[in-house]
Amino acid sequence: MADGASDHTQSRVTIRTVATDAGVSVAAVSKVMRNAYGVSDALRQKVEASIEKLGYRPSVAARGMRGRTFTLGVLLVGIDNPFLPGIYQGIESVTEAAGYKIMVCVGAARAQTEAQLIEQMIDNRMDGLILVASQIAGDTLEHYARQIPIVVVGHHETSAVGYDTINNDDQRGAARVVQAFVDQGYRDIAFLTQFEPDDHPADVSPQRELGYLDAMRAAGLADHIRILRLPQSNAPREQDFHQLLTSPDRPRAVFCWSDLDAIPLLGAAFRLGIRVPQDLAIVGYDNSPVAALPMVALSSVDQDGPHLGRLSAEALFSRMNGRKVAEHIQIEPRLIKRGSL
Amino acid sequence: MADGASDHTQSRVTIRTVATDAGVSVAAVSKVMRNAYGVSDALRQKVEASIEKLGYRPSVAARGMRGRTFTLGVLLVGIDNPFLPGIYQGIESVTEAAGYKIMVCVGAARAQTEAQLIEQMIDNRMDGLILVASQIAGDTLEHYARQIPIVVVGHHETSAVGYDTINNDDQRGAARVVQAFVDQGYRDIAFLTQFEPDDHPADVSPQRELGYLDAMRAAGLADHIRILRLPQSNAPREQDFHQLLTSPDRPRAVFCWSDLDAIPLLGAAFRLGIRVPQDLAIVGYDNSPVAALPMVALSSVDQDGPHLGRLSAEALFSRMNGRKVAEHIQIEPRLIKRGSL
DNA sequence: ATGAAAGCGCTAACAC
DNA sequence: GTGTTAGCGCTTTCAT
Repeated sequence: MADGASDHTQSRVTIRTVATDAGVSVAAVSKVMRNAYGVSDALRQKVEASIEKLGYRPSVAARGMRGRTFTLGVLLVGIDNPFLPGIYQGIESVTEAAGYKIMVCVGAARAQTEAQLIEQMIDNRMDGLILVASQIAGDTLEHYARQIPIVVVGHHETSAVGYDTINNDDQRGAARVVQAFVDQGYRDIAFLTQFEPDDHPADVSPQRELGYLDAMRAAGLADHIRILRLPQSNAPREQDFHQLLTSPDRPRAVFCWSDLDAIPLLGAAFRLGIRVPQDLAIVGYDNSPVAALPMVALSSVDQDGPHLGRLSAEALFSRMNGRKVAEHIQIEPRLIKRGSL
Repeated sequence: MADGASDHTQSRVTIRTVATDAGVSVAAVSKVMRNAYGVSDALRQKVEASIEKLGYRPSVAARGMRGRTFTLGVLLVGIDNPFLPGIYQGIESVTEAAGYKIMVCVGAARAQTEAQLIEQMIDNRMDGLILVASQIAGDTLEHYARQIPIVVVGHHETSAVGYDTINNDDQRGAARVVQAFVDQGYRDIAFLTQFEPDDHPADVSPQRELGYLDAMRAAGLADHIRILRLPQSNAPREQDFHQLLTSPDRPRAVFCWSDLDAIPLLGAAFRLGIRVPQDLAIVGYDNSPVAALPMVALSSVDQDGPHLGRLSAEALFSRMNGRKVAEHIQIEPRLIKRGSL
């Protein structure tokens, strides 16, 4: 497949073309472009005029072979996760101001695929990487972090030494939810997830689970602890929810690890005529736009994605600037109360 | 900002390392990697063993300087558009099978930003580009198409000669909606959009507008034609919707150019206690996952994103293989009826 | 069938 | 302050 036989032979304007046109050396052009030290105004003007005239753009690929590409790589877990747009926007706001470009790779929440994508970004000579909600194990990340500056968002590897982590405090967020339930008089509060804490202890869901467990115990509700663990899947799980909601020991309140499951659960309840919150209270996590729709009105924990994004981009820059000691930042989540609780 | 002072000096395994290890020439390794003609089995085995042993990965950047990068660029309008995940998945399913990688750039639905991103992908030496719902004008695209193979999805430049376009038949989709309304006895059917057909005639919304107009006329409802044109914006427009819904001449039925506006409109109606469809019927476009939620139940036109994605990737490959004549494919949209109509 | 060598477009030492 | 030049890691003739 794909022999590349096409003739996209429009001869490219290179640094040499510019140098010739401006009547200067290649090095001079390079220096002007990088704002390097030691260029006279006269020379700079000539070069800039030629660049403008010829519509010259440096080849990122060629740049990557010697110096920097001024391009950052962002790895996203998937493309349809409500958690991502805010983060991306936050990242972009600071990278754009710094004159850096972003290239995105879309993972599939599978560690091996994600590792390949990281390698791909390294092979593309990105200057640094931001991994959002990656599932890759900590030691694998340490390995890559020796090759390229890395910041991780949405993954709690707090003992990481080679890269930074930026998170909302998922345990605290979970505790807030439990507290809110308790304040309303609920006792029969279940936690719904699709992750095994033993498999990926650093993932957000196990962290929220931990926060849930602690908060339940602290509230004297240890006897009411109940984890609903669904099989991990991206497919719609109407079956699972239907079964859960029609079971005789249906919980009175459910805290879902993410809106990703909370919203379909709410849908299933709606379909079954189960009133929310009179018959069943539900709280999610991520405060996705759908949660705010009046006919959904799902209470949910807000992570402030744009803030996380900005922090991670800033951390990456400071790391690229030479910081060696790892930073592990947590910000405060906020529970947004709506009709479902 | 960012001096790159860090010492990510882990000396990379290059093609030379492999050649030395395997006791062969650099050229030999290169040939093995590209499955080029003229390598003995013995040599191939030695090289492959060394590659495996050393964990060698070719540098995409370096490759890009002479040959191909085996990387395709995908430009997405935004990151929170329900239209995109399906398309992306479709693209990926065929590119992955062909051994190509994908890098994504996220635009902001502004022509200039998008042009910059296209240039960035060219500068990164992608082998080909798929532009999804880009707003760039046709002649600008022709310009870029001379530099790199391009396929456009979600933009109707049917007279384009240098690149391909893949779309669902937006006019037909709109006609289907009008027909469905008429079949139910509606006559007072408005079209809601936020685009000026004169500005971007090739965009999907003006196409849907056209389909709406034709279908209304064909149904003898020319007198009932009514275009609700909102100011273009990504911000939530509760104000606009509130005003529209409380106005004395509120339409009886609204066909929204996209679920992006249909869903918030539905939300505003819900908040105002306007019953759907008894007081107001609504149909959207794109059949986003939210539309399928039982408490939303928005009727919407489905484009079959995965199919569009597959077609566009296939078109790109065939173009990369040397096809010169442009292809303009349209597939049939399908109206999914739910409670809102 | 295999290897030597000439670039690809740039950056960064170093010389002038 | 400006130019020369040696690579960066590959691909690709062209000898052998």
